[in-house]
Formats: sequence, C-alpha cells, structure tokens
Amino acid sequence: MKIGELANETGLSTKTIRYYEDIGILPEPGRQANGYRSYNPSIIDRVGFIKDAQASGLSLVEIQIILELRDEGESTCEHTVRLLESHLEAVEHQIIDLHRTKAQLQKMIIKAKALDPADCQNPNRCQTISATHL
Amino acid sequence: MKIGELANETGLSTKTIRYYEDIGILPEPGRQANGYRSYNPSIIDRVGFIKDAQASGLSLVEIQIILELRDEGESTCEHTVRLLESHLEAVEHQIIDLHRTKAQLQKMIIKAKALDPADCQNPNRCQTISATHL
DNA sequence: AAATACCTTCCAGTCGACTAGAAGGTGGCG
DNA sequence: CGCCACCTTCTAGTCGACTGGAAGGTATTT
Repeated sequence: MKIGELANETGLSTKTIRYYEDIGILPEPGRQANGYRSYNPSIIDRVGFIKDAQASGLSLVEIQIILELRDEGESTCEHTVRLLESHLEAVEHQIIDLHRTKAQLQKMIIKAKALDPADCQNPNRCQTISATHL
Repeated sequence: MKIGELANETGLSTKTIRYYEDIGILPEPGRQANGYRSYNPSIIDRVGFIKDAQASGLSLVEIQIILELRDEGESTCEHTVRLLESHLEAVEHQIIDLHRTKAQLQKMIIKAKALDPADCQNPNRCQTISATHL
C-alpha cells in the first residue's frame, strides 16, 4: 500500500501522513525497491484511532503518548484511562469557561441594545463599549 | 505617562503594549523629547476594554474592528452588536462541540474501565483503543 | 563615575497542526 | 518517446498572541 492509497483510504493528505511520521505518531513504514513508502493495511486502524482521538479533542502529543504506551505493550489501559480522565477534566473546565463567556457576551449585547444608537455618535465614549465594564 | 507606568496600571507587559501598537489595536502615542512613548491616561480605559473583550473570547482582530469603528465615530453600536452576536453564536457552537467531546470521552473511559487490564498485554490490539471505534 | 532601571528598535522564537513549493526521481500508458 | 500522476526530500510559511534577547540610549541615585 503506497502513501497515496493510504491517503485515499483515510482522508488524510500525503503531506499529513509524512508529517505524522516525522513527529513519530505514525511508525516509519517499509520501503519498496524504489524508495516509496509501503504500508501494511493495519496502519489504517491506527490512523482511524488518531482521527477519533483527535475528534475528542486530544492533541497529537497526547495521542502519541497513548500509542507509544500501546506500542511498548505496557499496561496501557490504566495509563490511557488516566490520560482520558485528565483530558475530560480539562474539557469540563473549558465548558464552564465558555458558559461564563457566553453570559458575559449576552450581558454586553443586552446592554448595547438597550442604548439609543444616536448616543454612539460621540467617538470618545461609545456606550456599548463603556457599558461593558461591568 | 510612560510605557512602564501604563504596564503597571494595566497589568500588561511593555512588550505586549508595543505589540498592540504594532498591530494597530493601540494608537501610536505621543513621544517625549527623548523618544519615550508618552500616554494620555485615557488609554487605560481602552486597554481595559481590550482585556474585557478578550476575556469574553474575542480575538484581537475582532476587538480591533470594534475599536476602529468606534474611532471612526460610526454608528458603532449596531456593528458591535452584530459582531458580539456572531461571536456568541460561535461560542454556543463550541459549547455544543465540547459536550459531544465530553460524552465521547466518557464513553471511552467507561469502556476502558470495563475491560480486564490483563487483556492489554497484547501490544497489537489494546482493548481500550480498539473499543474507541464506536 | 558607576550602577541600576528604564527606555528604544529590530529580529527571532514559541506552540500546534499542518500546508506550500522547489527540485528531482519513478511508473505506467499511448 | 513523451506525458502525467505519483513518489522522494528539504525548506519555509501559516495563524494568534505574545515573549526573549541583542544592542544601544537615558534618567536617577549613590
């Protein structure tokens, strides 16, 4: 399986595949006589996992840690679970932060709408903006 | 008011203040005879707004748009409100995405925990990872 | 006069995940 | 034999929001 075929199968670009190899998240494949990369089809699953994990918001570095542990045959589950749990925590924090952001934006918008647009003509003190200093 | 004093007042570093000037989000201040930047204290409010807006997740570019409109004395409120609303929408999308991510992570964790860690000793097919292909 | 603390400009680097392009080699088809 | 798609490596650029450092000028204190 050549790199282009793998790209077609997985939806990654050949550039991205080589990049993943560079950063070590994909192993160096074998080579054909002409130097072309030659992939074992099992690599498709690995790419699939990478995409899934990435969709869950894991960074390539985090994914790499999981995959390295797996490659070394360590008691991966525990490590993986710990990593997933810490990431879950981070995601929960992000959600809380975004809710705070959302509330602030809504406040800004409500205040801005309540103002008479004509007041905005004073360039030194736009009401919308002044009003946002809560 | 020199740049260091402004930095102290606002909590920004002098580097950041110069950077904001470079990208145009802060106006070029006057200069003292020796070439030092000389700020009008009103700049503190502008920095305050920048910080508030940033805390609400607006990018410097978005903030710059608002400030430019204000500087031009246009009917800023409407533009600002539109910008804030579109950002609010983006934030809401992000929240939804993160909830999906969270659910996926929780699924992964539950499945991983339900497995016998001993099964993980097979380096070619860690159960946690295989299980994540939902 | 020296030390220090501040100021100036400009250039470079960081993080993350790629993407673009140059310059050249290879495989297969008509 | 020409053509085109594919492959190779390498370098460098992108976005956003800074941060670091060099090399030098200035203000104040001791």
